[in-house]
Amino acid sequence: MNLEAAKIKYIQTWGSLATSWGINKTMAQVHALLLVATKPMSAEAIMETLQISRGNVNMNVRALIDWGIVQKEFVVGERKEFFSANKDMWELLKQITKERKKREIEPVLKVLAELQQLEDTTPEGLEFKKILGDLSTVTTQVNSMLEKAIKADEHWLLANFTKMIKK
Amino acid sequence: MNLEAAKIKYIQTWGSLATSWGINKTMAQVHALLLVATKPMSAEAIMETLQISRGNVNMNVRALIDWGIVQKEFVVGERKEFFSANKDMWELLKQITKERKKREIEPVLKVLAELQQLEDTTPEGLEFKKILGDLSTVTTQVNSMLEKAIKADEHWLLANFTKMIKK
DNA sequence: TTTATATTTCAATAATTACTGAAAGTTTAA
DNA sequence: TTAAACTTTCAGTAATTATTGAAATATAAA
Repeated sequence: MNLEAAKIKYIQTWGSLATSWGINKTMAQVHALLLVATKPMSAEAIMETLQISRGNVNMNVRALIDWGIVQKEFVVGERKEFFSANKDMWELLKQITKERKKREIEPVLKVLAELQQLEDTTPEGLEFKKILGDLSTVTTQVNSMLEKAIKADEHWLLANFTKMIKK
Repeated sequence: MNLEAAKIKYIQTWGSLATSWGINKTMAQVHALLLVATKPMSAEAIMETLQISRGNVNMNVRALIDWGIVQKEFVVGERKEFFSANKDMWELLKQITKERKKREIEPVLKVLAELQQLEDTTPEGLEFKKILGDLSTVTTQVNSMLEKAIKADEHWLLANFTKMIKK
């Protein structure tokens, strides 16, 4: 396999992983492309490389910027915008974790807490609240752990992993 | 809000969370329903409660069984099958983690390792391999951590979280 | 057996989600 | 200003994914 073929396979693989985690394929592919690009790319270049439309590139690049994992770059002597991805994978993991936590986990915790307010003392009502409580507990724990990971420094994961292994 | 309304809202919430994590809505709703059911439910009952077709119930219940988070139950004097969900949330988290790790993370690691084999010593080739290596490292660390979580006992998450806080 | 009950499968269809491309909007240089 | 270069938006359409419902298959009681 040559370099070009390898890059294509890598972009495809990343795209399909994303799909199974609820991220759209193109968004993941654009990100994958920027990750291995040796220099910032224009919308034009992304369009050509991935064979997708201008609108699609624009929307997905904006989404990636919203997620905080792609930046605009200004290139001297060029009017158009260029984009690049941060190559620090640990930062990437943290950023994705942070966004998904905020967008998805926290709203669910809010609903669970709200439902817990239910005043119903029948056995069935109590059992339901018990389940809600258990769901909240596990979700909160996961949430707290992610929170910690987001705030941690580069070596946190490795360090803690070592600790856990020793245990 | 009464108990019924609360249950409905909880089932909806769970379904929409699932959607954003790449799990189909009905599958999550069926699971949510079985979690709060006070006794095992038949396909018939699930159909009526969630207002979905027989085929849909069958396919999603089978998927839940495949995931190891729902079981068949035999009810004396009844010919039809009944289904129930394990109410231990920690077990649920572990089971989901285990399945997704196996189905999604491990195949990606395999492709990354395969692509690393690329023989290309141009600067661009080396940079590409560097990125693949970084992706593998982070993915492997996450994978190992999940592995540990899967094998751990009920208090692992909390215990480790405490350790981390102390740090 | 035969019949009734229950489960599974899957082609057709519906619902959802993603993408295109052209028009409208912006920005910069002349 | 005006015009060219570039970006954004979004209605229409395409692609994907989920669901239905009825026929086929399986299972158990009569």
